[in-house]
Amino acid sequence: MSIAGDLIRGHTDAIILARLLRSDSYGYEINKTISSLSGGRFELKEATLYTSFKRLEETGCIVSYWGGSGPGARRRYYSITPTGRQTCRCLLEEWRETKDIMDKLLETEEET
Amino acid sequence: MSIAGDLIRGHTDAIILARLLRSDSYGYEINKTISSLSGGRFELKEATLYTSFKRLEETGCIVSYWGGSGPGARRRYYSITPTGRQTCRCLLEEWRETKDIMDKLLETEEET
DNA sequence: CAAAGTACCTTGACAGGCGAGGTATCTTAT
DNA sequence: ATAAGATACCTCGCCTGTCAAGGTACTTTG
Repeated sequence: MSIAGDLIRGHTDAIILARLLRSDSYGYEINKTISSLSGGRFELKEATLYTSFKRLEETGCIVSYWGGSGPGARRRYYSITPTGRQTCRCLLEEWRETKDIMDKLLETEEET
Repeated sequence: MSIAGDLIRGHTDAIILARLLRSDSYGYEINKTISSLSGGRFELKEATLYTSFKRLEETGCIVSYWGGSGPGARRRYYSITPTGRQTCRCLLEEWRETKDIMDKLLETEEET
């Protein structure tokens, strides 16, 4: 079973920043990575991905530059900025909070 | 810090069904319960709540009936149906999946 | 009687996700 | 040569869920 985008909605930016925190990368690759990390259960649609890039660039969380092409077409690489690191930290914390709250709200009673 | 609704987006129905799985309830009460269970960190807006009720009723997950008023205005109670129980089970499973995937995607590397 | 709490509901705007469509480059097989 | 397929980027417009704002109505309390 795969996961609908709406369940992830609002966390897209966090996912991308978390990826860029590890190393610079470009759209196509980030997409593949996400797909593979999730075991094929989740995949960011391209339109969503580029929307997010634009948003993150506008808010100064990432910067981009055209990089070596390798095999295939030219690539636009993205790099996380100090602002982006800060934002990422916040978003990760928010995710922890979200999890915590959701788990409490979804508790039915099968647990002790 | 409180959690924005957009981070929960897509899980609203699950939250409500999980509440109704415990016992019949009505809008106002469910809202209070959610707010208190989350320690005041999250609260469903009324408009969102009633939108969800409508959706769930249309899909046969819940049924409603006018119940005893108690103190205050008349109340519309909601009751979960067998379909709703089934749906709830699916949504809980989806939440577990979502958590699992998100945790993998957000991993930076500060862990061992 | 007025105010505050309980309780319900609708409308319209907004934002993010995404289907569909488009461009350009490079490799490989025919 | 050329066609196909992978790599790689981007935009437009629709859809759906959230929510601010506004409204109704009843009950209790000061």
